[in-house]
Amino acid sequence: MPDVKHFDPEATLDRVVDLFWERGADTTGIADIVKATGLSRSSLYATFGGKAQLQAAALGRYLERRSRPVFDALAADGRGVPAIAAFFERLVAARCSGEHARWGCLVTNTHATGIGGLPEIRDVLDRHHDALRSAMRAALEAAHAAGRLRPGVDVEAAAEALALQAYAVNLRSRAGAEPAALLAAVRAVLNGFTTTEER
Amino acid sequence: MPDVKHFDPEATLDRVVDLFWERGADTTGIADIVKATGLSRSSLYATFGGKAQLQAAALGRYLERRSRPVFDALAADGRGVPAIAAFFERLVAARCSGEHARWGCLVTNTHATGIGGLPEIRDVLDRHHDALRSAMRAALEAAHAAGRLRPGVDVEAAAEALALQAYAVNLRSRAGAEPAALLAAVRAVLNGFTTTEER
DNA sequence: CTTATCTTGGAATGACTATTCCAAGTTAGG
DNA sequence: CCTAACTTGGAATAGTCATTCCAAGATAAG
Repeated sequence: MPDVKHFDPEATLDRVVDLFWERGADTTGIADIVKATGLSRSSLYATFGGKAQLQAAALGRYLERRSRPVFDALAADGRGVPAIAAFFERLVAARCSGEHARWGCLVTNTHATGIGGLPEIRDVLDRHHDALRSAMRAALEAAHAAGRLRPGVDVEAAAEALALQAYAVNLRSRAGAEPAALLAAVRAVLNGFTTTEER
Repeated sequence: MPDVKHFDPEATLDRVVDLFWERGADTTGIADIVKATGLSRSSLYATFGGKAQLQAAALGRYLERRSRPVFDALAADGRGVPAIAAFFERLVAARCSGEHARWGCLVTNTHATGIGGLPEIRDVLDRHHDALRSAMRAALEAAHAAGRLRPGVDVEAAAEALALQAYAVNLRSRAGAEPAALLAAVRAVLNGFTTTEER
């Protein structure tokens, strides 16, 4: 008997992700969302419940659609060192040029901003960090299996360090950092963990 | 003939720094500042000019009073590797415990938030990065002079990498990161750059 | 003490904030 | 067709935002 939704909630969430990603959730008003999505306040509140829940939903969707696939690809890539290098090369390229240049990463940005919000937001931050660090650990273990890991390297600590480098790349790219400088820094860290059997 | 100010502008700015640092500039209203500093809107606007200029002034003061002294101490410390290790140990401690625990770094937070503001804000971000990276470079050169640098390490890239690690420590500490995990990551990066002649 | 010049408190402003509510419209099963 | 259950547009609300303005008070030089 009921009526059915006249719009696609997931497509709407994608547009909200873009708004929060580029401008930040705090500086984006409901009016901006209404204008960008084309639907009305009533439908927004009926579907998502309010701005706080909308922010949590958008952040979760960003993690699942933007971050998770890349992390999974890194974890599944058996090459080890080249996989990590490729991850960072694509990261720097995506952060400094193209459609989302200088937007940074929504999850990274939320660290500085959305900590005081819903507890679900902090949960997404934790899940993001676990996924990123686990992917780095898997890649480092593949590097170890290939004999490319320097003796004495703590895999867990190195995985955390590489994850931290990714956060910093996301952050500094927003301020206009040079891609070459970011890449050189990341390569230096990676070189410190590995032996140079390639090239 | 003129009247003189009935309050200390620098002390006021210190309180504003704390507000912006803990809660963020976007989520802090003029009313909050009035309440925290005790002075009136009129005096605020007459002295600082508005919220945007107030944010730029607070950010600049944070850089000069909080960041710069630590960077200068690192650059002047001739010990090399131990100086870098001590810098990060104190950083992690300050970010995870004590008076400003879990506040992160105002400059780091501003990367994710205040890029769209006054151009002076971006200037402070650049000055901060230059000062941090230069201090790291000086410390790495001291390490090189002491024979502690692994052969083939690019000092400039390593300095950038250590600066990036500091940003990430600041960021992740806001989300409740474990001090031990942050320290282990930083030590792993530093170990990758250096030889273990100590202890 | 007078006076010019600044500071200060408080009220007032208008534009925006998120959120709620309701009547009108739309859908699909009976 | 009819009706129950939902969606939707738009108006309305109460609060907060940064900012401005003005009269009253304070200060120090002459």
